Amino acid sequence: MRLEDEIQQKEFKDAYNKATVNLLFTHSYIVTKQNSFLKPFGLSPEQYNVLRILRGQNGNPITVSSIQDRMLNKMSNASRLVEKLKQKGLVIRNECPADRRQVDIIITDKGLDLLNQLQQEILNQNQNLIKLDASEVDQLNFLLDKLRG
Amino acid sequence: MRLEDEIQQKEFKDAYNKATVNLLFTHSYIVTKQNSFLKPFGLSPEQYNVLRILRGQNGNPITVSSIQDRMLNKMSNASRLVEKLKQKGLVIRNECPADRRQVDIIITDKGLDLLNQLQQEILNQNQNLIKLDASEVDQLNFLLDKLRG
DNA sequence: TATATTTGTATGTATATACATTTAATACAA
DNA sequence: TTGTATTAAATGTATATACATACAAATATA
Repeated sequence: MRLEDEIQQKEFKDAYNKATVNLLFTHSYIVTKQNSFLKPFGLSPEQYNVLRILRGQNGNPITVSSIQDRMLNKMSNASRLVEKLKQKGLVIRNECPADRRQVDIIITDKGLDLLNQLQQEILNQNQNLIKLDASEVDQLNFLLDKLRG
Repeated sequence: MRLEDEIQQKEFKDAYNKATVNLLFTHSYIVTKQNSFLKPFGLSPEQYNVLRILRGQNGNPITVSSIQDRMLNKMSNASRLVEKLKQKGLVIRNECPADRRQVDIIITDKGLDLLNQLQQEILNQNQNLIKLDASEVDQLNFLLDKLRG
């Protein structure tokens, strides 16, 4: 559905202006669905993302600042997100002996189990959410990668 | 720059999975820039968006729930955003005589002045932000509109 | 008309974002 | 070695998101 109709705006000043609004609106569309999917599992989209980063480590610890670097939202707050995950028993936190300022984070078996439980459903959901055919999705990824320069 | 390199992720399960992450990441890229642009003017991106909706009314009042419908983020809270704008003198709120549950919102001259002041800069900024040529932007808008179904 | 339901807005609470500040540990230069 | 700067993480505060609930006004219906 055309963005103009969805938000009842007659027209945009130019295509670049529409594109920024379109990205914001489409983001909201995605996150709203993700949110309602993850809610029964007690996870927010950001907490889910941090868990995925930790799983990608294959058992190796990763510091809080490295998590921050890999997060989708650079301005977010890895420290507090990790704290939430720790309270749920999904990660453990160890002081790093080599540098006592740093804190090593590892995903627990409980965290891995939860991710495995979600995995296939998430993949299915992404495909249902994005109503594009295979070549269009590739095109979208190409454009988004290029857009950011 | 490829998303995989930006967030240091080796690969995605499939292109649909990458696309959802890509949309989230690109959204953060856009909003971060928007935010730093609007901050000197004392506006958040959402407050700016509500002001634009009000300007689009050309002087006609609009209710809080109509603002909500047109907002980019449907789960946001128009009531509180309007309250913030009112505190800054950018909008006024009138009880609707025909239906005393409703509240009519109108942008003030001060609000219009602020928008005019921002207008050209925002358009320039959008074009700089989105590093695509004219036909690519059209393509992106087409894909985003189609994506949501 | 009386009662129930719906609607429009406001408010409460938890989480997240954005950014400044604090604190402790480490690195490095004088 | 001492003092200064830098770094990692945590914390404080304001705003926004997500969703539940409250409350008054309007509407439906018995």
